[in-house]
Amino acid sequence: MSQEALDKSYEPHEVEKRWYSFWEEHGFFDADAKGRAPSFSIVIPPPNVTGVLHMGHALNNTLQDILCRYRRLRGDDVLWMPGTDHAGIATQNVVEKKLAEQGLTRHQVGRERFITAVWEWREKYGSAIINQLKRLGASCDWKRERFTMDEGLSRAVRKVFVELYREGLIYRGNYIINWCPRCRTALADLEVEHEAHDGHLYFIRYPGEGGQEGLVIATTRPETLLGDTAVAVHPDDDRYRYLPYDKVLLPLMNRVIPVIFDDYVDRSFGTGALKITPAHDPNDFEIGIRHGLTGIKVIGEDGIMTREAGEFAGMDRFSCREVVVKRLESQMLLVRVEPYKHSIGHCYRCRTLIEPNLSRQWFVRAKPLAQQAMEAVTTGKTRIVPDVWTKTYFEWMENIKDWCISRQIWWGHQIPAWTCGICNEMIVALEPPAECPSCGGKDLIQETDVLDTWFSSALWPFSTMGWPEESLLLKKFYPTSVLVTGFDILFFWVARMMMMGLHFMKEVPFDNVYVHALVRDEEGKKMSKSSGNVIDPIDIIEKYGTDAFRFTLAAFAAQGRDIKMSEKRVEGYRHFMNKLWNAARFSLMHINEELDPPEPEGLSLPDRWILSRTVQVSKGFADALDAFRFNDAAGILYQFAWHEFCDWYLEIIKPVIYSQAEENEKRKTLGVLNFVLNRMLILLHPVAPFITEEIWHKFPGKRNSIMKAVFPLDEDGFAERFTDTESESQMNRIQELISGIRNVRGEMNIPPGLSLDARVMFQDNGMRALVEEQGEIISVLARLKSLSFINHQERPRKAASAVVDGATVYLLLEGIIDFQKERERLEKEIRRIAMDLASVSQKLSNEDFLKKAAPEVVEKVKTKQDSLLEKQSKLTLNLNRIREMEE
RNA sequence: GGGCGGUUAACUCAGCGGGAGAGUGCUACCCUCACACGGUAGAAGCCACUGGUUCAAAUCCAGUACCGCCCACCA
Repeated sequence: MSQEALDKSYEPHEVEKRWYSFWEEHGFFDADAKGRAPSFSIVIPPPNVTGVLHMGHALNNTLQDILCRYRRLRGDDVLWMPGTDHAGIATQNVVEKKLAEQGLTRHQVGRERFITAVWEWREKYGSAIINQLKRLGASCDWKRERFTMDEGLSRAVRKVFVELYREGLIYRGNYIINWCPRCRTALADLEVEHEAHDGHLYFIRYPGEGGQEGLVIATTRPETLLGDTAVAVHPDDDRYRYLPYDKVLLPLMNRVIPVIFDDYVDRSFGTGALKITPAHDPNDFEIGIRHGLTGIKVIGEDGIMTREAGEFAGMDRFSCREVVVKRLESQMLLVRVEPYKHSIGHCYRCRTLIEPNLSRQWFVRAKPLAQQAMEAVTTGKTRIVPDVWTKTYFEWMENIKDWCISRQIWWGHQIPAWTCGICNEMIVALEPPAECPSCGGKDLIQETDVLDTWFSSALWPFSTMGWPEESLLLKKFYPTSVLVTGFDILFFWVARMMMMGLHFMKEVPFDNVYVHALVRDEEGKKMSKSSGNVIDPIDIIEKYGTDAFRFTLAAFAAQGRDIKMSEKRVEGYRHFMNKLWNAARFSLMHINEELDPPEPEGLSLPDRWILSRTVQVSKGFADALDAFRFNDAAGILYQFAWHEFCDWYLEIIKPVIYSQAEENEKRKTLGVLNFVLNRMLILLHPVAPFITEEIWHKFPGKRNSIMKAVFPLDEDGFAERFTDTESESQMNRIQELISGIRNVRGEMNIPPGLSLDARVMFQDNGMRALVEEQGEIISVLARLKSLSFINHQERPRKAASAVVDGATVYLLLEGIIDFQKERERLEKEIRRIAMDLASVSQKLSNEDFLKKAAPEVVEKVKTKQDSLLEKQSKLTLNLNRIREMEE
């Protein structure tokens, strides 16, 4: 009569594999650019091609997938645009390492062959992270997958570059930039990570030009003195205002350099005298410009001292420092050395110490672009959630500096600029020019630098949709609905997408930016390979299943707080999945044919109640997701599915199902069970896509994927027809009564197998009618063998009692009652009530409270006082009777 | 140096002006015909500290302490 039974516990692996390919094959992830439904779109933060799925990805993509699946169920045309990032430096490093294994450097291989090698590498390994995303259940439109280096995106990059150049928003110039001597490339300020470091402050004497005592400067980087071209002091500093000389002798180099006056100098730091090295310090560079000083590059691009460093040429920058210090010491020019804590910059890719260096680079003029990007947030065109990040966003935008976009690496978008070998004319163009427009020369040499990876990422929301073509996709899906990202790339990426999107599309790239937390380890530390605390998401998936993992991530994604990940938590949610599975298993033991949806009329109280709760939960879940409160959304479902549906509803209907109840009644209840369980599956599907799909198909009748189901709130008349607040409050009273009896049983240690006789005394007729009507349910759930009604005079003597709102229940315990235990139980309860009563009464005796508090609050407190007083008197009465019995 | 966040039950965290909550763990009793990855019940908290605003503060304000993060060119 029934179909094959479900296994006793849920086994995720086979299920996940099967349904993922089913969805993909049936095109359920495909976006419909021609659809007429409202659009919902997200562009994925493109993971690096070199990437391996980590917890951050898992969280980020789970949240996106929840939103996409949810919006599909709501009937939207959804586009989730996937892709990967070419990750210039990171990828180049990986391939270089591979070459190194063969004893080769990229320079030996040559640019062209090296790039081919990178492409080959990408072909082979680049899809690893995509496959991992699929295991997470990510419902991206894979057919549209893009890569920041693919042809279309590269064209978009060139177009943006050319246009910005023509508008004067891109320029080239000699500036001091952050140089990574290992990657041998310039880095943007953002790509430098500052770290506290225990260093030294060296005090060094620069003698006067004429052999005078001279002055003492303080520096943390003595080796840079080789490139000094001045010493600066504050113009108002009395120590130096009236020096008898205006030049000093640069130690070790025997170069005469001027003493200059500049406001920048902080008189209170060190000696108030500052050495100026325009080629190796950003501040000195600025001062150098103000005073017309030249810069002398003494540290080379490989971190080795240059010829300009004289006898120190060829030394490594670190050993040079030691030698310089020793030499100064021997010449009695090192006055003293103090320990000094300061922060120094490291390359964010390879951790190498950054060397500020003078060089010729390309820059984006950021200020004008930032202006619009700020306005868009001010006016609310783009909303940042949670709001705390808005301030951070503004602060950064206000202090934005020009963005260094050129990198001296090979893997990336080569800058579309050519220089004429004959007349030196520079040509910036979309395609390689055939000849120099100025002199007609054919000897054109392309700029060797490539663009910062973030330059192409900045175009991602529109370049992936076909820009600069006016594609259908852009029309339908731009601006995107929401960008889901971690705060660590707020500036790197989000801010720059805002700037580029507004400039080129004249429209913000996203309506909302949802900034989620970082995933940390159990102790709250950042997960990193070096600390060995990395939890691999794939391991978690293998062990507990994807749905359990996703549920954990969602449940912990509270706004504004980091997530501490531990297996323990995932285990808890695996139990939840198993609970769901078994709820379905139970239901399917009884549902073995297709059932019509229920009609609200003529249903039992529990049926009306669970339907009404389903409506409330659907609303609550939708509201939570609409506000990006993922943890609330997950929590609502967890609470409902486990503690209302399983704990109460399934238990309540068991008597109906198992008893010889009328076939018609049974059928009605099964109809409700079927209906509610299926609605619940739909609600759960965005968070737990696999198990819900699997269960969905176990139901009788041929059905389409759960992905094609209708979200309960969008179903015809669902909310209106099944909302029944009366049934909810009635069920609450029944539940309270049952819990009251169970409490007595538990506290008195009455074995579950023992059925009791109950006598109930009522406060009001409504409650009496209700209990009479639901007598069977109460009897089963509270394990009663009889339930009857009594009045005051009939109160039993050898009984334990439970006082609930509107009724007192006496449980006959002839022979087994432990009077002392019952007395203690009642006393405890009375104590508790007395405490509540004290706080309530205090409020009500306060005139200010009565005068100033909101009337509804006062009313509420009064009602509460009444009910507490009543309960107290009843309990006291019962207590006195027990005391009598005890004697 | 500037900015931000955290401090609530043993643990992990919700709640953010009017009854201290959840999950895990713990205790007791149950292998009851969906589930022991389970059921029922229970114990457990001066909501970091100090002061202020308010009829009312875990919740708002100020300060203190201790953690954590971000930004920054004091050599």
